[in-house]
Amino acid sequence: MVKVRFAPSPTGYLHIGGARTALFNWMYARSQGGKFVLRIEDTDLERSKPEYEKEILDSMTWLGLVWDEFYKQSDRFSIYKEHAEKLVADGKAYREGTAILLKVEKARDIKFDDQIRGFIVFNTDEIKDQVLMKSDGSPAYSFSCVVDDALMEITHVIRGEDHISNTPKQILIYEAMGFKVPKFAHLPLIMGADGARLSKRFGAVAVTDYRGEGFLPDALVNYLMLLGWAPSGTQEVITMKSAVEKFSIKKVNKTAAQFDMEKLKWINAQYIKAAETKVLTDSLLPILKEEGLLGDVFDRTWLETVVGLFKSRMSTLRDFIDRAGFLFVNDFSLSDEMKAELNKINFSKEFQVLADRLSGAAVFDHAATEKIFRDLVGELGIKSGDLVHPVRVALSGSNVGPGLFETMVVLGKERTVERLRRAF
RNA sequence: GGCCCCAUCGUCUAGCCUGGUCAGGACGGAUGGUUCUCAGCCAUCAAACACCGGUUCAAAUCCGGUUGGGGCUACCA
Repeated sequence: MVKVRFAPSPTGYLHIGGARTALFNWMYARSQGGKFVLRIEDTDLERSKPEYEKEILDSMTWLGLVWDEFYKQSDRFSIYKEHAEKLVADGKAYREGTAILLKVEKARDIKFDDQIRGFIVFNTDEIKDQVLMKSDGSPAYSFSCVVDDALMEITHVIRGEDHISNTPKQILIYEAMGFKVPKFAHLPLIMGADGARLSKRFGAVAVTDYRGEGFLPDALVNYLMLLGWAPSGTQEVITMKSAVEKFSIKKVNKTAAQFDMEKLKWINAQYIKAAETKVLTDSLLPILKEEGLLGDVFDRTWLETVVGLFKSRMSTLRDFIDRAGFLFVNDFSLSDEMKAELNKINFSKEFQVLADRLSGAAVFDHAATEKIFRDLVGELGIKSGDLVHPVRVALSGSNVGPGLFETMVVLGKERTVERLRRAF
């Protein structure tokens, strides 16, 4: 039975690269009917923090990467110690002070068949004796990793390319302990737009950053799986179920991929557009409340109409705040830029007439507002567009947005009339 | 420096294993259509096999080298 693991260190937030590694492990496990283990590698007592661990677990859950088994290395120190002692007793390792080091035999080729890259060979002349247990009694990374992978019966170690050179060292440990060596697969790294390594300088690297920006978990996962792998066919927006069916570790490519924010946004927009308005509204609620745009009491039907209006106009949830915000505030005012836009032609008089007529409307729906508007435009002998644009600016504070009459209806008669009267 | 990995449009990639299709798709870009603007939607276009050599009737595809990029080189994980 296939068993894989994702083994993050709680020394920072779960970042995009880690999430992609976790995702590929998860997809491989699911595609093979195997198990997915989450193991927290918190052997560095100095740098490991409980809040980071929580953050990682939350991010994994948010992404939908549920695990079948969970371990923490800090709970297992006695196991590592015991195995290290045994290696000393077997003459495979030796003490140096309070530390324990593995003896590495020279002039030997260590070869392994990487599931993604093919055979890779290292010579042990490049490898010095490996620290197994550090002087402070904690295990070194490679040692705890190997002991756990062996004891947890991990069959496939799928991890980042940055671990390739750790692999021969770890194979040496497997051999010394008489454990079966698992299969290895090294994923290409994810780079920033400048081709350099993804770092805090790049901008958002933590999964939580993307969550906060208003990316949908399914969209982020969909984008991440496209970095280094392509589903057969030309369909890139793909469900997790379908991706798992199509996934093959052998089809993962070897080249590092640059993270492309534009494409992520596009995919996110696809998911937003495809989402049911009801569901999308639910996702928007926390942000709206957090921004103070919505109280505990609100008109759900009205909100859903608004969401429907902006659905095709946003690529992140946060875009909704920027574009539709004018519908949620009453102390509305125009930016200097928009005031200037409005003053290009002075429609002060026309605005008042329009306001008066709209305020006298018996019903305030799309048809009614449009008729009033078009009648006025006809009387004035101008093109409708000439008046549409300034009115949109006056109502929304922006020269772009949904159709004018849709906007009027959701704004409501009162606020529409009021904003028209105060515009100049 | 040493060791290791990698190389197709600006970006993500298909094709490479099992040489022979105008090198396909997507993002982004450009143009046109729809519309009161924007978004969306529809249509069209531009855009790549890093370089050199070898094998072969034939190379993006196989082999070697060069160049370029990346990783590792910790009692950090």
